Amino acid sequence: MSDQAVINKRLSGLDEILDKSAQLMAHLGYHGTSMRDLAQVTGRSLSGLYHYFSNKEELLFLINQRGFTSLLAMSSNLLEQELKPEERLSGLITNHVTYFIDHLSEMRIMTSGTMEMNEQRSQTLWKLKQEYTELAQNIVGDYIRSQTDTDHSTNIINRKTYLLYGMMNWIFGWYSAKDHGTATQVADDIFSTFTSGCCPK
Amino acid sequence: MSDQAVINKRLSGLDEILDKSAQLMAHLGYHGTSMRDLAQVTGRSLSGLYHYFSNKEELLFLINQRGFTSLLAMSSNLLEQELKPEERLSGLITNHVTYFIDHLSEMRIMTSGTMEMNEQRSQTLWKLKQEYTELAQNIVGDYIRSQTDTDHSTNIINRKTYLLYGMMNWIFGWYSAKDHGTATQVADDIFSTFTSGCCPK
DNA sequence: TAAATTAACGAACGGTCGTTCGGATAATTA
DNA sequence: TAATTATCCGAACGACCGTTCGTTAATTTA
Repeated sequence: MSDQAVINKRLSGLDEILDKSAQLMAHLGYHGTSMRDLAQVTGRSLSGLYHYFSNKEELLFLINQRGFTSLLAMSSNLLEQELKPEERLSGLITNHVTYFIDHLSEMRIMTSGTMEMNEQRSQTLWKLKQEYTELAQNIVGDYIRSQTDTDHSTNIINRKTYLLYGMMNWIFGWYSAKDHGTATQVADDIFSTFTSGCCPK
Repeated sequence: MSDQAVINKRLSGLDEILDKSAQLMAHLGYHGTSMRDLAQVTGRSLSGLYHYFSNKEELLFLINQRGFTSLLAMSSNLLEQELKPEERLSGLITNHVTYFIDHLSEMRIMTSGTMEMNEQRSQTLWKLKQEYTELAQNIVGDYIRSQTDTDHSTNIINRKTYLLYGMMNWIFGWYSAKDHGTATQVADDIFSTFTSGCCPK
């Protein structure tokens, strides 16, 4: 077996554990989910889990790191492409909402903070989040400037970005595919509301 | 001592416990906060706490019930007053955001779901939330109809309401008084963004 | 003042927690 | 095939969990 295959195998085993752990933790919370619970849903023994991570806190970290890295990779090229500001904004929202709805459990964990982690892990995740937030702030800032050509303070643009975050990140509080349509429809609605307000033309 | 005074005294003791418990639980999570932790921050003994509630789950329920009842009481008269639709919407947002920022810890708990509670308590809270949500949906629906006079489906209005919820409820993820202004300023920003989009006139 | 109720406490219980350890089995490599 | 490494496990550890018990101090009521 090649080195890459070994890595894939390991990642595949770990990925499966991260997926199933995230699903259960999204329901029961970090402290509410025991290592024994995780052993059961992953079909492994309690002690066998510790082959993949050194403790429960690291598992939580890995779920977060994987998620934010994926999210960031998905949208980081939006700034490089030749796009109009509103196309960039639309792309950001669509990426985020689609990823969110496809990974509801992980996102629930990712949006619940890093209080349980040590300083270093917490900071690593903070940097990932910060990178993503700055990406969003740039895209929102460019869009607003393209529409009004007056200058707005960083604080105001940041606050607007957080409001957009809110509309997108609150999805897990209400979304059901049956009642609220596809990810694309939700993304379009958020884009429309954020850019033009709640009243359709 | 009169009956009412007795009730006040009891509520005052309980209220103090609910406040301090909510603060700690907002940091550590429900399962992450032990009864011994709560005994310490409330300046009481471990067993002494059980005089005010019968178990930890009931404590969580009481924090939620008190919060949602206050929130609902604050805005339930908006429909009765003679107000223009946009004034009602503005009032709802201001009430919600102000309460939110004044009670950040409780709101953090209130927005984290009822997974830890039994069916009956969970349902009691669900009804309170539902009542509040319907209030918001009515106000948002009236506003949208007043601006466009075409008819919109309930689903669309509900989705818009949830987007507004998102902007308001995500506050705990970013708000600091130093960087982001007063509750009123945040409320105005949310109202403006929700009604007219992100680009100031 | 006497009785009754409220508020508070220390100590202990059974149970579950995260983690560790020594060893087994399966897979890969030399 | 032999050596090496990656997976996996049962059993056990000490620590901490929510809760209960019997009792005492403080306050209110009669």
